[in-house]
Amino acid sequence: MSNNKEEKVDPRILRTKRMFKVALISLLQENENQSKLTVQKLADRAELNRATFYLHYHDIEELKEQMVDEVLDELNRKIHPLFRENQEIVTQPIVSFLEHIYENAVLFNVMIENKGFRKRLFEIITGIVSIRRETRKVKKHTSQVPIEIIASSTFGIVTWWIQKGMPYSPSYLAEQINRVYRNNINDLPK
Amino acid sequence: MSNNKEEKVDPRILRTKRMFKVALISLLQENENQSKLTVQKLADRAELNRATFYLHYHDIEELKEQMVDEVLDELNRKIHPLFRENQEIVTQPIVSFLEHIYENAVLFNVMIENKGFRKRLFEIITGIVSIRRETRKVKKHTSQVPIEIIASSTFGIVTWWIQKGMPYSPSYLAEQINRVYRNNINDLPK
DNA sequence: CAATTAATTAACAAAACGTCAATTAAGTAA
DNA sequence: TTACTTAATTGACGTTTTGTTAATTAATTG
Repeated sequence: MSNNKEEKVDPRILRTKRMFKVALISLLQENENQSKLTVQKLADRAELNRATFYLHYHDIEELKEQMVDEVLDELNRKIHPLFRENQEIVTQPIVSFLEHIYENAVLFNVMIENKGFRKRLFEIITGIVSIRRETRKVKKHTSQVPIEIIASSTFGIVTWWIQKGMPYSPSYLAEQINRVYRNNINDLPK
Repeated sequence: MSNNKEEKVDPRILRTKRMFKVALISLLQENENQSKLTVQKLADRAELNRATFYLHYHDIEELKEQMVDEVLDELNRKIHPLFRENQEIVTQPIVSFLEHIYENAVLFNVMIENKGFRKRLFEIITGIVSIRRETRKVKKHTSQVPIEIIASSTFGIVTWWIQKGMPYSPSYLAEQINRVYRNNINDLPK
């Protein structure tokens, strides 16, 4: 899918794309009225020419899409290995998930406003929740509540946490999330 | 705050504003690329002159803000009376809340993508959740989980439900939401 | 060094913005 | 009905943004 270390990309391209990404985050942080965000402002902030932007992206939407993919691909890369190992410690994937977000607070805080980003983040959370549920199902009971209800409510909590500036530590938040669903599991360890 | 039946508004103004609102909903339903939504397209859809738009709104953002206020003011008007009466039936406010959304499915489905709309909807849900919690607190215990965790997870479920096209009935969804939090209440009636 | 490719510059037409004055149309009150 | 008031339309305006191009300058690589 992506560049796997082989085919070398011109360092000028990498630099330019990095500059535009940083510039976009910078502008989004200033609640820049979203609809008043122009390619010219972006180029100014990136200290690059406006025409250079069009050499790499068709429009700002495309830049955003690429950023969404990069940010969430990296998140996936970090948490996927945790699904195979340590299956007895069911809280580990969600804690690692929250820790990664915590370490990239600014990035996630601006990206969470993006519709496509939220859609993919929801899918990732659904994956974590369903793995956890399966693990527990083997142990004993299955929950009465549909998986989408659990996933969407977890998504709501995580989104709130990101938007509020992450007022709780990842482990504390994971604990709260577990506490909410404790009854439906019937056999939560600890 | 708003026009309380007295000072008459010119019917042409009411018609024009209604036309623009209907046109906006129509365009948003076609997931018109949001950033490619122009005043010209809006005026075309409303079958009104572009200059007429600027007679009533400064930009499209302002039109959206007014719609958010109208839609949620009406929702508030419907559920607020329920807080005082029938305090023993704690599930009534959330059911009425969901029913109102259900009856305005298209409207809420397009509005839920709006940031300001989500922010105000979250506040409304927080109100419902805290009233319910207080009512139950009197009866017996208080929950261990912070109110914002409950509110944000409920918000996540409701948002998912709206975006998915409301696959469950309001009463069934309310039941599921109650089931999720049943453990933390310790004495949920049924 | 020479060849290749990226970034800059300046320019262009097309579209969208925001505003305005003059005109037409619709609502209101005598 | 008529006269008054106000809303909507029309056409126009300069400005900004968009998306693209050709020519030039600058950086990377072998």
